[in-house]
Amino acid sequence: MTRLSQLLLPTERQPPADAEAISHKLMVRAGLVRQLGTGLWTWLPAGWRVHQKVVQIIREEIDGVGGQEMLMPVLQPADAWQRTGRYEIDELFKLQDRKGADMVLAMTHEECVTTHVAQVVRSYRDLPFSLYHFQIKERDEPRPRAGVLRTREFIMKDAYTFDRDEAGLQAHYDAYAGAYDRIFDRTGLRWYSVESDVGMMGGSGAHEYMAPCPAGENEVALAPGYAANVEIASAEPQPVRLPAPLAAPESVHTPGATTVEDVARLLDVPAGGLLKAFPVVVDASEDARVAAGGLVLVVVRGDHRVNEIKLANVLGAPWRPAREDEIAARIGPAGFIGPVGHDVPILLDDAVAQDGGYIAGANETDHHLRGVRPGRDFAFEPVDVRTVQAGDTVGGAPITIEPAIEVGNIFQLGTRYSAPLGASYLDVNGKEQPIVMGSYGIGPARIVAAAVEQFADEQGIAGPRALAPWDVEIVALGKPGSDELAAAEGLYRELRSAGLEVLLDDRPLGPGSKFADAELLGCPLRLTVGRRSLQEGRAEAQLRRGLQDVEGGIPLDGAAEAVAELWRTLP
RNA sequence: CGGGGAGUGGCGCAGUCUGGUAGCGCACCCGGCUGGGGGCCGGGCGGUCGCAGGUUCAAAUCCUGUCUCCCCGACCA
Repeated sequence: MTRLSQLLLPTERQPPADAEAISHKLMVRAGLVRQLGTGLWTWLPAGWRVHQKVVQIIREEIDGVGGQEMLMPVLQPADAWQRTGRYEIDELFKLQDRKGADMVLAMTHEECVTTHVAQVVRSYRDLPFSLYHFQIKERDEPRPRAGVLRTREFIMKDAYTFDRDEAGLQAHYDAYAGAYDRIFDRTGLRWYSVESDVGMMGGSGAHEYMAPCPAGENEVALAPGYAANVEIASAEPQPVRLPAPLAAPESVHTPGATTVEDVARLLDVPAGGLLKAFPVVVDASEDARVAAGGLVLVVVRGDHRVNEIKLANVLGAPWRPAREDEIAARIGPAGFIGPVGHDVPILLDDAVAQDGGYIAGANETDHHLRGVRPGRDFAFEPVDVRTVQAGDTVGGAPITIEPAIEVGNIFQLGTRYSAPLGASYLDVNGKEQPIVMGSYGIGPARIVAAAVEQFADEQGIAGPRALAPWDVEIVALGKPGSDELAAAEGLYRELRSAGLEVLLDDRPLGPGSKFADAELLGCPLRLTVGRRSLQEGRAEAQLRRGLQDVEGGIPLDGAAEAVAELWRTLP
């Protein structure tokens, strides 16, 4: 249905009162989506067209690297989830069928696809291959937000690769990375890929594809040739002017000064001249540094923050902040603790200079030590556990940090799922081997929202042509039955038969309303058929991006060729 | 889960403090005018005031409970 008079396109003059994000406001105002409940969204006809455009781009490129499209169910038996340990995840929707059997609503499809592959694959001759589908994911998110950006139910393209070994996985991973590059280029989005945390899923490598925009939930550290999620980013710290260490640490009276800011002000030193002590309790770990588990003192520069994900990766085990009584028993009074004079293992962040004289807690109420030198005054293991800051450098260039939406990820799973679910094969020697897997996700809805965020202007959506609901919107001016309307109808038919996707605004409204709606919806090319140019046998043309008028418009005679020509120049 | 805010026609809001039988703009319907940037005139339709209970002669308004939604944080395999 591409006559506006008959299309369900409920545009709104005002955004929903509770909307904050640009994409939330505009996608609702433009009539693309409607909310049903928290994190639950309906795609209206125009919005669904956009979503499907993204889906088709993805499909073509994944097919291009040998992915085989299929479809797996959302409602699944709980069994496989119990075996992989993911049944315990809070975000997983759990339910029972009428017989009382435990079921789940899938949040991804590793369990399902691996179960099938385990049944089907016998020999190394059956490998490698890759499978994918577009399917709804259900996640009981603690906090859905920003319209379609973070929802409880959404469609994901999730692909899975199955290989004999790490080398095969790497080849698949590289092929998918190439497909992803082409996908995101084709969408017209501004994007980049970053190294990302492999998280509790383990595995050997992961990248996230990020679309920078103000509503993004992730922070990305960027420098020339460098892009990483702040969760795992590393960089050279900004230098701090430090006094030389004293011959021996010297106690100073610092009454009531329990924070870095207090101490820095009191002693008139920069915050970076302090050592910040962060005591944590670690589960038993394979890491030799904390083999026994228990209390560990993490020490970073006073102006830095401990990065909890980097710390977890260093520790190789779950951890929690230590309680005050645990701290008091082994180190000293909370607020005045430091690395000197106790036997708690110390992890010292690399940003701490080892030749400086630092201020550190004295492990005594109302006292700090001055002139502390790492290595001499306390033993430590060097680690990289701080969160990078804007202005730190990578290869000499300062980094910037910007918010971004994660629109896709690729992940080397290894045997995380094949092992517990028994997906194995017999190798050339007749020996049983676990299948090596990768997983690859893309959220089409996030791509749509990111495009709206990145390219919106005062009038509405101005996204890339690849993501427009229609290629061209024709605004027909004039009364019902007028020459203008008849000419617009003719233009509409001609462009359609030339293979263009065309929306015709044939509603009996004033021009202002039609122009406003057209700009809100954001078709990349708008043709206006009105009295002004009709007498010259032309239609006016305006490019949505930048609201640029096309000089002279286009001729009605030969319109299809003219539009096709124009189309090639659009962003 | 912690903190903050909000539920009154399709959308945006006022009314709540100080109880007295629901109002404004837009949208919508009818008629007319208008026809290049959300136009004008006239006439209309539409609301269990989130829900439940309580106080009262009387509740959108006061009290209790509950549900829903939004924002910040925690979380995010």
